[in-house]
Amino acid sequence: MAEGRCLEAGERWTAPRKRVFELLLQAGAPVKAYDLIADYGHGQDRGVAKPPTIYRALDFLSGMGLVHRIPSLNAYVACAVDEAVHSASFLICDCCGSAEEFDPKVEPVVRAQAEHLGFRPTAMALEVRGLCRACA
Amino acid sequence: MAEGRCLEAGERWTAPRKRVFELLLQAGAPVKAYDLIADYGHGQDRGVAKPPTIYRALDFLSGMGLVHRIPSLNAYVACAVDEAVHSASFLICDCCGSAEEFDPKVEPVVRAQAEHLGFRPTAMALEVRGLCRACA
DNA sequence: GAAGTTATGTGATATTATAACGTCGCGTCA
DNA sequence: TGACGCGACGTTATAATATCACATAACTTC
Ligand SMILES: [Zn+2]
Ligand SMILES: [Zn+2]
Ligand SMILES: [Zn+2]
Ligand SMILES: [Zn+2]
Repeated sequence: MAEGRCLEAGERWTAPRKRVFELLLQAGAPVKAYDLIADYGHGQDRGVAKPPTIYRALDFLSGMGLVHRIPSLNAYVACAVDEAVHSASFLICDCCGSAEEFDPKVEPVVRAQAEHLGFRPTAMALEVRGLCRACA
Repeated sequence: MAEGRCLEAGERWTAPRKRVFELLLQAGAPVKAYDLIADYGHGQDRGVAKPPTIYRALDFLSGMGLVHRIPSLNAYVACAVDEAVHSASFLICDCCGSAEEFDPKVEPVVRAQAEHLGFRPTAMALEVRGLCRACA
């Protein structure tokens, strides 16, 4: 679980981190930062959140591998797998906006290609655009 | 050449399109939209350009396959190959900011994986982060 | 050259993200 | 316990990126 992984790493599981992660889990889809800001205080006695609060939480969660940023959407999504921090790949539906995390199993090949070109890879991100099963 | 490809397609090779493409070619590296805006008028008698001018040119050039957007950098780069519109992959150096277009040769595999999951792909983008040969 | 279409110019505004700085909470150690 | 140090948070402001809306200009076709 997220909190455990966080505490094991000696990091604090604070209210904003918890709340942002919770919102992303509930959404089960990519969410924009300003939607998180808007939804942050809905329900309970939580106060409002301003941009730095959300962006700091997102940075932290990304660093922990609990959340991925999808650059082409300017959106953030809870990680779908229980793994250490990893490079994520997504199938992004242009119709409904869903983003399914999947493993294309090409990392070793790509890494080899890159190194053959004199490049030393540290991470990679693959985004496949198209139509999901439901929208096709 | 870019102009030819454009005219063959029945599109106009206008001043903003030409100038923006020229700037990207000269840079030979990813350039941010607002840097294009700033540089647009440098030299000659060209006037100034405002955001819509640059973004429209970038949209057009992307559509023609002459320019790629690199989402994780919010930057744009002239295409390095003479091919019809295609999905581009980049080796992006975190040190010097260079972005080399390369062909990882994994498109068919990824496409098959995606389709096996019920997804119908239309395009894909791969970004590999790391250190280029010069910076390693 | 008049009409229809496409592209551009311009001002305003929307969206996304970060800077700067003070305060709070928590762990540490005298 | 209480002073300190450090990391996280709250708040205001602003930077950086991108789009809307509408008027004007250029090109195409007839
Ligand atoms: Zn993941
Ligand atoms: Zn869909
Ligand atoms: Zn290309
Ligand atoms: Zn480099």
